[in-house]
Amino acid sequence: MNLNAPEKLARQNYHHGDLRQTLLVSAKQLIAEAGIENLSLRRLAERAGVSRTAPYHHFSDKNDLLCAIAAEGFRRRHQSAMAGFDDGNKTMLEKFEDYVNGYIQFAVDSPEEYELMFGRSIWKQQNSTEELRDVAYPCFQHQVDMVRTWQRCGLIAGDNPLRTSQVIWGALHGIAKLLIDGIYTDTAQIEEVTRCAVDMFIAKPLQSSD
Amino acid sequence: MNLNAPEKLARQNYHHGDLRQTLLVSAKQLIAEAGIENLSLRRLAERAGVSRTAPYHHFSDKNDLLCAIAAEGFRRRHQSAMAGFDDGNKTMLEKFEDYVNGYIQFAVDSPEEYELMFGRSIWKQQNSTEELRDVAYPCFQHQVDMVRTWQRCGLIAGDNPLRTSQVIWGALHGIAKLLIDGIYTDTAQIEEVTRCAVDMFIAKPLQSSD
DNA sequence: GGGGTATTTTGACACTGTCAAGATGTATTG
DNA sequence: CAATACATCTTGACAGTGTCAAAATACCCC
Repeated sequence: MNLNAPEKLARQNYHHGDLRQTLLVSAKQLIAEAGIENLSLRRLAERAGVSRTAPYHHFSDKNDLLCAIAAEGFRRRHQSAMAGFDDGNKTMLEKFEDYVNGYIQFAVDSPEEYELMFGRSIWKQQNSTEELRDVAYPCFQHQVDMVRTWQRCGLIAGDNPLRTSQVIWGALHGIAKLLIDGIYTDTAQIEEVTRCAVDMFIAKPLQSSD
Repeated sequence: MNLNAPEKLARQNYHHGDLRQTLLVSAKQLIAEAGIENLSLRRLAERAGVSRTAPYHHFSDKNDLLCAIAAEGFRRRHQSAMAGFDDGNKTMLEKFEDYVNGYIQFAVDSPEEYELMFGRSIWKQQNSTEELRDVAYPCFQHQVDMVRTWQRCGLIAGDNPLRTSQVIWGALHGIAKLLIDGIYTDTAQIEEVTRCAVDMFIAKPLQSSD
């Protein structure tokens, strides 16, 4: 069998060849297709061409695998949010608008991944991995930092960045969840809702009675 | 056996005696104790003293049972929200504050019931029963009606009750979910968050630069 | 009392996550 | 190069789960 393959391909280390990565990719795919609650480790293993218990040598748990996927999502999300905020060509208002739109858009585009990252399956009880927390908390904190900036420049009212960002994040999270869980049924009007949210949160210029 | 019982007790109709109601009560109890995802029909049947498949003659599905419980919750919630809003002794601001506080308090007091009523397990896909929708939609609609009133009397800005109530409900829903899912960890400061939310949503009196 | 129906049970099937033990391949060391 | 250590994978098993089919039971009405 060992005809003239250079080294059995670079990414094939052991028996299967970086099974861990394959599992992560397949899992994300399966979740996107059928939802978190329909992900089974057995079907995942089958799709990867290994036996039912093979994944347990790369993830201690089903929960462990889910946390790893979520952590990946947080890294992507955090980077994207930072890039959007550090763009020097945008006004503060534009940054805020982009943040709101980007947040909702991310949830709508990847509903299952969003549900995984911010849903109860991971966070309730003590299910969150240390690795996950190490990636997620800075992502949460960044939201507070942005709100602080927006408050200091007068775009958003109030002087308590933590509380204010909890409310704003809550609003975005709630709208996202009501959308992707199917309670807000007409997804066609997402734009209108986000615009309304932006309007309600930015500080109104005082005394303009027309 | 038929000593002097009047009619075998009023609520004992058939073999078990209103098994349906017993199942609903036990299920709510089990859910409150261990969460929705830990409710199993088999343990539920066992606790009721019947065999595994007995519940299937009263609920077509596990989903059907969950919807019935949620519907009950919506009836209670709707009634309570209406009573709070129709209280003539309260100002509009007080009504709004009470609505916000009541909403969050309900979620914190009965996190599992809240998750069931507003969570994905029921609403995603086509899982919601017709009975559930018939009870839930008026409850949603009532929120829009309240917001319309608050906008007309100037308490809340804007003139689009639907969009505005979507944002406000979104905020409450998001805060509630972040709390009960364990992302907002310090539940001690719930009051501060809700007060901050109220402050952000009520229309500011223009021109008060002190 | 007898027939029809509502209710419950037993048995079974296809799933699930996860553990224990053994087999197999890879790496490292003597 | 050989042997040992280790990572990896597999087979077998256990206790769960939701749900269907068919048989058994209890109740109600005629």
